[in-house]
Amino acid sequence: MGRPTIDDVARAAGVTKATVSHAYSGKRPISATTKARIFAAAERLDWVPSSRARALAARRANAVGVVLSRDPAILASDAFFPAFISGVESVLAGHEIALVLQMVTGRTAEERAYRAMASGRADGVIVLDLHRVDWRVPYLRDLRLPAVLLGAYDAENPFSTVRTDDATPVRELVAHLRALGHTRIAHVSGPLDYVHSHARAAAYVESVGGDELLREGDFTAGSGRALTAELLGLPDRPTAVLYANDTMAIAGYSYARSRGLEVPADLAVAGFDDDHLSAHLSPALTSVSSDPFRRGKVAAERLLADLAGEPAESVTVDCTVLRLRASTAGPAPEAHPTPLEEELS
Amino acid sequence: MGRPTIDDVARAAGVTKATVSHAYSGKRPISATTKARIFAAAERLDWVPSSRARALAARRANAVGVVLSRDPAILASDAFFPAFISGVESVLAGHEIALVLQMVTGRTAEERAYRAMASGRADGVIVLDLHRVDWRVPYLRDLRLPAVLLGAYDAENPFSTVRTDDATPVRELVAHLRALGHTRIAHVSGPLDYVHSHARAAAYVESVGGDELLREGDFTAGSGRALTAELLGLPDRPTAVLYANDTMAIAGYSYARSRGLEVPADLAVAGFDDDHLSAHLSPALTSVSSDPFRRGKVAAERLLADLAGEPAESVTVDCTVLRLRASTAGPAPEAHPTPLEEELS
DNA sequence: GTTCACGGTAAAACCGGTTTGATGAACCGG
DNA sequence: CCGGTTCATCAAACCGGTTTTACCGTGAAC
Repeated sequence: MGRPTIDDVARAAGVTKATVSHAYSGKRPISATTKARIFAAAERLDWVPSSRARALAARRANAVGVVLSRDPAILASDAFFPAFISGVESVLAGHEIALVLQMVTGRTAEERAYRAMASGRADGVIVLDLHRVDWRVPYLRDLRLPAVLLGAYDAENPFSTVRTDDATPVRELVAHLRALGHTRIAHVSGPLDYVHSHARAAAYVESVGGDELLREGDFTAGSGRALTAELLGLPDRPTAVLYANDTMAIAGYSYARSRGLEVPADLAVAGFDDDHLSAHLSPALTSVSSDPFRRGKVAAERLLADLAGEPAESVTVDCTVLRLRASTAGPAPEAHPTPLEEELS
Repeated sequence: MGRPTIDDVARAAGVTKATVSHAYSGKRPISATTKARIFAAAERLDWVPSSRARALAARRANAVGVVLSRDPAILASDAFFPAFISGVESVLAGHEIALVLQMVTGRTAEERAYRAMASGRADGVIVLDLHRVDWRVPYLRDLRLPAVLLGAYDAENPFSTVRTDDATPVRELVAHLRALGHTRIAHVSGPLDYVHSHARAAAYVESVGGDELLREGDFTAGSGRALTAELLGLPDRPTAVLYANDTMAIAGYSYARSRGLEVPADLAVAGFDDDHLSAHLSPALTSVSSDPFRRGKVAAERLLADLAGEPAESVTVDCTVLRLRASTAGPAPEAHPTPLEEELS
């Protein structure tokens, strides 16, 4: 009737199910002839062991989880996520481990999702979009759910972390713009309670020596546009803007253009994360590629190591590459042109 | 020590575990007072039922699967997937159902992945990137694994399908270009053994009345570029090109520009799938938005309906919207300019 | 005043594997 | 030739729930 079970195989091979189990797991020696009989029977019956039963008995799901609390709309326009997941899967695939994904909105739903993971859906999780003070860290500790954190988490915690140096590329970008003659360099950041946004913003502030031209965005095109408008409306407007992602950068430079500014002649623009289309825009967008695929790989490897019993460890992935393109080419504008002729828009 | 089990709760409430189970499932009436005692005990012990045990006993994983056989590199530069998954999750989240993702390369790995799903990881799967003759359809039938197919599958099959009308937007695009005066309209398709690529290409061939200017690409920027080069090298080159996705379209129009052509003045360009950056390119790219979020939603709802025992059904999602933008604006070029001055590149 | 239906709970079987303890046969040194 | 290993296998317990069966007490029906 239904799918064959281990008992069917055992019966067909003339042994008990314990022997079948051992033949596959190798945890007890089984004679070659018996093994052959068992494998033949399994083959003939087309037996696939029930992953449900296996998970219960072995107390392990053979799956790792990712809980995403992003707004679906933002996720859909994000270059990071699919590449990151690809990297994770590239590691898991070789171990017959599956990826369990849950997308939630709201703290309650997120807690529920993590409890579900801890209740046996997954053996461990990868935590993205870490906040500077993140409730999930103590929460996961209390759940005793193995986890790998993506991004530096300073406070005491028992988890492995996968860090990336976000500061260096920002410093390099600022240096690059300075070399071109820019003195008024602005930054439109992501939400500053994210560790990565904060790290980038901090490196920016340190590089330019102040936060006068720092504006906090939220990674959406809308905020990129609005904050660009605000910056360009300043009496002494910036001649260059660094955005925390490409979506905001593109929204920003579209807006600047709509007000009659040329990129990069009147305004230099740089993004972050190097969306796959950014190189094809015109002018092509300077950005920082951060190899999310590789970070996904490293995070998955680290989690598997944790699950194998190795002690937690913090690894740093050196994966950011500055992609200098046309949007920051050429010398800085001479002086700051008179405030925009807004009536011309 | 470990997490509390249903037995611990039962003991604390002074009942048997069967009663606890029934109190939650409601499959047997339990008096209000007993229920209250059970819930209080569960709360106090912080009991979360083991999803592993539940899956085994109830013969259902409370999860649905998606197996992706795309090359990770392609996936990472694809606008469709994250939005589609968001749509799927938006439905699953409300039912406490998880999404199990497996990315594989190669038929063997893909079969293994589906067998894993069938062995209890998932209660059903959503099948993407359907081929015109797809081995997965009979394979899944043999596995008796509930599935929803995304895209029209003509051959006899027992599954629900979620269709989209790909032909109409193509016809509209061709009509639009014709109205602008274009007579030489080319199409760079996706692999023609995919049902959706084929449907688009077929609609194109029907509209323009021939396949002289049809070229088969593979959705990558590289193929977009190469096939554009080929088309522009023709003695009587096209004045407009329809691409099967935005990535190829952008690669194509970058290439055309590098050869000194203006878009849209010398070459009109249209994409497909409406990447979130396409509207921000300059000129903005005409494309066909196909609302992958909504298709994900519908596919998930359909699968849940199948799992609930409803008979398989084929639903059509009407979700394509033509986004006419600058890349196809203006009249067609007068005549076909002399073959490109290749020496100028 | 028995009979019957039914609400409420206990007891036990079951889901399909893994793991552990026991057993018998072969092997081995003294 | 005997006690002690080692090897191969069986039998049973176990993982933590769900589901089925059985049983008891009570109020309604006859």
